[in-house]
Amino acid sequence: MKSEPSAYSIEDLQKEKITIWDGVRNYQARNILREMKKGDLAFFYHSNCKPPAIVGLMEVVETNIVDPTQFDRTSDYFDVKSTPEKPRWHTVKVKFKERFAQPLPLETLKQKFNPDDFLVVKKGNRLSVMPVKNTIAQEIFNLTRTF
DNA sequence: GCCAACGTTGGC
DNA sequence: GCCAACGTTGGC
Repeated sequence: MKSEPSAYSIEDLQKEKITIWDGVRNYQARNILREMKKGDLAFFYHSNCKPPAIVGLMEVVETNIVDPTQFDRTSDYFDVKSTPEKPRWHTVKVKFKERFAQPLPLETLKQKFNPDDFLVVKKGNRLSVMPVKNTIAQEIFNLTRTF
């Protein structure tokens, strides 16, 4: 799950402990959020920064949450076409698990993984939420340990 | 349903 | 700041 650290960082989550992952306004990403199960683990990825990197780990603690920002006129994520009866945007609540002592930069991920196996390293992929294969996740854990 | 124009993301 | 690669919008 990506976030620009200037907007919301792993440090913010570490302080806050739990947050609603709001503001996702892309249908494909939303669909992935909708499929998430309680107890699922998720990597926190810092995007649009130097260097872009996987910086930590989170756990999904609540699913199928109606993103409240879609009804908030003062929010950047306000959606005029969304109604409480028919909300367009759902998301999850995540809990801080771990902040990696050594973040895994995108450059390293590109060296280690094939774009066909891991969407993060695929050129042009702008999805802010994407699935990670179990085998890839395991290798990422190994990398954070050996770094 | 097509597609041009426009907006956004995000690495570099 | 640039720009490739998307996604979305809206006229037709």
